[in-house]
Amino acid sequence: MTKPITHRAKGDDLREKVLSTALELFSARGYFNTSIQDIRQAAGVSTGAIYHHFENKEALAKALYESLLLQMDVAIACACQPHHGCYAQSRAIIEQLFTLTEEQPKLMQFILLAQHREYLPNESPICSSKPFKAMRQVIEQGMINGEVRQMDVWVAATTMFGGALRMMNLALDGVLGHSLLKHVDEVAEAAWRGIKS
Amino acid sequence: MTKPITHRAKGDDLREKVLSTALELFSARGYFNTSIQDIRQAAGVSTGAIYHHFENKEALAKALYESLLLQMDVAIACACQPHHGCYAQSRAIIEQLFTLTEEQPKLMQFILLAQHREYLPNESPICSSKPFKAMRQVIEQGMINGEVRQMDVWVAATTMFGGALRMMNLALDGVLGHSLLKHVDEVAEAAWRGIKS
DNA sequence: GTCTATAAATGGATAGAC
DNA sequence: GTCTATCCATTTATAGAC
Repeated sequence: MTKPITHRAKGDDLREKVLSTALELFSARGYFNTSIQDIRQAAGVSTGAIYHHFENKEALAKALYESLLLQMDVAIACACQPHHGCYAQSRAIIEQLFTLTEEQPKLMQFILLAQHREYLPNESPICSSKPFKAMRQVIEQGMINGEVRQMDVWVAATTMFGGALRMMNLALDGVLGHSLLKHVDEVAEAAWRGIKS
Repeated sequence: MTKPITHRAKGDDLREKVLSTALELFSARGYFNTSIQDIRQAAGVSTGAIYHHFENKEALAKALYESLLLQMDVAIACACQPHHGCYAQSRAIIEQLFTLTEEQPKLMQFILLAQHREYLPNESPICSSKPFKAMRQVIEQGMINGEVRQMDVWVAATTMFGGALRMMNLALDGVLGHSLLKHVDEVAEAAWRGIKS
């Protein structure tokens, strides 16, 4: 920490402003339909300021992506932590995912629906990211404990969370009239029937 | 039909060539990373020819999208047709989806993973398209027949097909080492446990 | 119906003042 | 650290010959 602690640097605020504006625009129109100009205007900053904080447009997207993935990872870890057993943890994850989808749809839109590989060519696929790994590990542990019957781990994990993720897609696409959160138990229980021993 | 029947018009061949090249490039790099130049070169045709057959780049993508959706719709209808009962039909759909994913990954990449709304702003979300409607109808019918227990229809449909679709995502992202088709029965049976009465 | 050449616009990124 | 002005490359789309 070489920065002065006395007061929040102006630069950090601007950086955050740019990131939140970028999320707004990327999730609404997509990465390629959003120009630096658009971000500049919407954030009320200058081109130079953006390029001072980010090497280029791709680096901006990468910073945003990583920040949101981390946010999602923390949210899932926190949701899991107070619960024990595969079902309780899986249900808690689904509830947390549904909550995030309703409360921060732009975050989930960007994380779930965007095709990051098209503009972050070196990024590994989202299913290899930490939050998704955490979800698989819950199922793996359940299989070791005998709560989940013996089956292919990938199949077990997609069975448990695939339906929930599809429901989130529907909600984000606006085809689901009612609230996602109403369905947490129905979704979690139906999926659990598929894999419990 | 005002065209002469005697021989296949040259124009149709070129049109098909452009469409198949576009699918190749769109699925590999994405719509926005593919220029008309790229298509022109890869297809070995001229700019003028492309614009003779398609009003603009968006119209090209729309034609491709609709053609592939139709292809998928026909494939699903054919897979369903010889079977009776909700489970048999659902399993047949999953088998057909897995087969398509393995045999025509570019088609499925473009249909499933691309964010069409970013470049086809007037298109309705993919979950409202015919093939996805057909999948939901199979489940709806199963609920009427009593094969599927009473529950929210959206939840039932996503429970039945959500896991399979996630597995396809994994396969398309290249994180699934082995063959998708090996898992048809395991995936279908696990999902079925979730919704059967 | 297909070609080449080119127009017109946009967008990412830089330079240099303050 | 932030601003304005501008460069340069790329891209969509058109014009007009064949």
